[in-house]
Amino acid sequence: MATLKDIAKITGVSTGTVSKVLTDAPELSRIGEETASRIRAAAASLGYRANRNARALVMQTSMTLGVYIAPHPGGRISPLYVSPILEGICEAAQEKLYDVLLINIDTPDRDLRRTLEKYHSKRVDGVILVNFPGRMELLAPIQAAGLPVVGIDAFGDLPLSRVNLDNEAGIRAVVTHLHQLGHRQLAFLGEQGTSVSRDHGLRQQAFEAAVRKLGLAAGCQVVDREQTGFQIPREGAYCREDGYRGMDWLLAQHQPVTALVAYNDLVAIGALRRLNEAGIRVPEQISLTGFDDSFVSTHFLPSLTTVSHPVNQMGRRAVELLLAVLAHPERTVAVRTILAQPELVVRDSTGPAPQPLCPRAARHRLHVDFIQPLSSKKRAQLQK
Amino acid sequence: MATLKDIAKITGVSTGTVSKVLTDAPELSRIGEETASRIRAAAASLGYRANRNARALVMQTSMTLGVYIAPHPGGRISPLYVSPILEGICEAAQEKLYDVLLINIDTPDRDLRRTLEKYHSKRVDGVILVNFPGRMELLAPIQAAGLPVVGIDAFGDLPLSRVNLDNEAGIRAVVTHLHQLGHRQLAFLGEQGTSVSRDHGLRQQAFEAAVRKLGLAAGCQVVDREQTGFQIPREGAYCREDGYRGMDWLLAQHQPVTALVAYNDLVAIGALRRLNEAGIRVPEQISLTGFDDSFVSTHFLPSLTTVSHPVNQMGRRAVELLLAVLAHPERTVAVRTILAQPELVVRDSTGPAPQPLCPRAARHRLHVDFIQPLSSKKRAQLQK
DNA sequence: TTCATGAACGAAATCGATTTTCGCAAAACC
DNA sequence: GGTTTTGCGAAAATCGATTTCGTTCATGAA
Repeated sequence: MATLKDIAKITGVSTGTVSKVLTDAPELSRIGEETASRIRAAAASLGYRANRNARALVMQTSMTLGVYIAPHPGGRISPLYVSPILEGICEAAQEKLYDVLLINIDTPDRDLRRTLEKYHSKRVDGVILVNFPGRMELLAPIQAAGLPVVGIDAFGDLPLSRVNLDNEAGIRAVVTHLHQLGHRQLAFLGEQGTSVSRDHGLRQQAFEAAVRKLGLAAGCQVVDREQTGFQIPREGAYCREDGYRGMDWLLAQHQPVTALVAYNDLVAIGALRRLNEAGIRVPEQISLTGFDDSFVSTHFLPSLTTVSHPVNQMGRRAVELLLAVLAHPERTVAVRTILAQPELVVRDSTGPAPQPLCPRAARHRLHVDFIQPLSSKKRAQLQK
Repeated sequence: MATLKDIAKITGVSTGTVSKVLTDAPELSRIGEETASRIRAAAASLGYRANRNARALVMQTSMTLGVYIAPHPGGRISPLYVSPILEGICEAAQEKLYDVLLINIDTPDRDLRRTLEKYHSKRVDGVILVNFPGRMELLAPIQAAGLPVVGIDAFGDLPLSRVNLDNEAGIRAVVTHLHQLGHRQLAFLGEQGTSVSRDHGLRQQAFEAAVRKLGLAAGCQVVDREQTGFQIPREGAYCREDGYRGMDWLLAQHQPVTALVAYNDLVAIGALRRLNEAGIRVPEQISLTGFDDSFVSTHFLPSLTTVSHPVNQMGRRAVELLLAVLAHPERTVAVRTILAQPELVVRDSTGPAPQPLCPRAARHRLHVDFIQPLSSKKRAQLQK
């Protein structure tokens, strides 16, 4: 593999001269145009590529960013989440001429320490932690090593700049949307105890707050795993099963609910399946919302009204945040939290609240036992 | 950041001695146990991590693998495909103490050349090309640089070792399964012209071959985009829309088909939606199969009978293949193609062929115009 | 002619490791 | 006692770049 020395030998100049020409650094010392073009020609003909390891050594910067994607507590992390984040990070890094070093993705927790040591060892310029569990003892060693770190959807109260989704705003948008459609009795379909997923806790609290603010608290309720007594399924955090069981439990309660706010799209899908089985039409009889605007949200009938999780953007923002820290060699940049703003995506699973009924009728409404054919208007719309 | 020299100064020995102790290389020259432990203690207290760039320089190996994920022709590559492949690669690489350098993911084609130059520049030990378009002019420069390369689902007839899915075997398994269920009139629901996706061509040809072998050729047909005249939708390769349109077209043909073999899960999902709209029950009236066993295949009612694409395994195998090449410094390893074996996953969308009907009745069967409620047996099964 | 000036380039130090070579003790052997 | 062996560890070369500091030579001005 060609080196500076090879080119120097061929062209009869010193390696220093070759370096100056090839890195295009005229401020160091002028090189004659004739010599320069001779050197460039030789480099091209040898297929020369500067050894970035050697360069990193002397430049004291590897122009590389490390990315660690932590596993989701209680299951595999969603590919629908990982992939666009990685894309966003790669694109943004590339624009700034940085590379991305990916050592681990979704492996057991104990690997985190080893991974971060490896990043340290490779002298990456900074690290992005995705889905980082809020554990100071894992963060401390990297920060002690002087490695700038930013998080994406990082949990906990750590001294860590981060780009997190604004869960509260998302839930607020959903609840307001439903309220405007005339819904007064909502239920939150949750996933699991707040101890496991911080996102869940935030969304559930946001639901309670929003509902309280609109004066609907009395008619609303929260359904989560603690109530249905359902164990964590093998598929873990995807939790379609949660939605199914939660819906099942809710139906058994005979509550006059007209709209369901699901923790995420998959919970909504699970609930939708149970509603289909029960012959309850969405959105005519009940409205249903998801969260994340994931891949699956348009795959069902009806398509889900949901909240977009701008996950690609968050990857980009994280890179920008990290690079901003790198630009200040004194490392005095304050800890910042960027809240990525979700956006309400209205599709077909929400509609006007059904006309108020007496409690008996409402109870009956949850027990229609056959699936209605689609309305002809609906079908026409789908055809086009 | 601590260096060998720092440790040497503290412990009063030379850097060479420190290196020998820390790399645990007793064959070079014996170091006294007392000195060794003193050195190790100093290294630990300084939080020393060897600079891998410096090591790469002298060792002439970076212990790093480059991964390039090419965009899918005509659209974004599926996250359901990328994510598990990356996981497989990362896990396998990690076991062998290699790191993974990811520079690009799903970016325009023109970046491939620049990306590969970057890998060359970083002196990665080998490169894995995922979904690599079969273009020699892109491959030649890397191979000329002496970089070992392996492909995953690589196209074309290049001198490139690869791990590809055995599409033929998958389709054969599906067709055989349907044949055993008594189906005699099958249709292949395709995606697009064979010019765009090589996978599609392989699967379609495999379908035709399998059907011919079973003597069913007369009753079977292929539906693809060329027939329905449908343009590539924005969502590109996902092609749920293709399935919908293909099904629509097929219904209009009034063919007595009892089973549908879809190009992939998403095409199957699209077809399923159209069948639902038409009030045709799956699998009672018609059987339907997908391909890839992707995330979505269990999200629908009925869940899809499909073929698993062992994508995580393929990532692992690719790493092993690459490492096998690296183990032979003479680089005389022959080009190998590993065909990853798909596995038939039978779920609820396939069932026994309906009793033969006269052509008129068969035609009528495709035009039931309401959605049937689920059978009670089915519901009971879902409850548990 | 001499001296300052500047253009063009070379020499050498440096980054942080690994590894070979070699020196110097103390111990072992005859 | 002299010589060899052995155990330990220092010194120095090396990997492939970047960068500082000179050096050489030509040119123009005094």
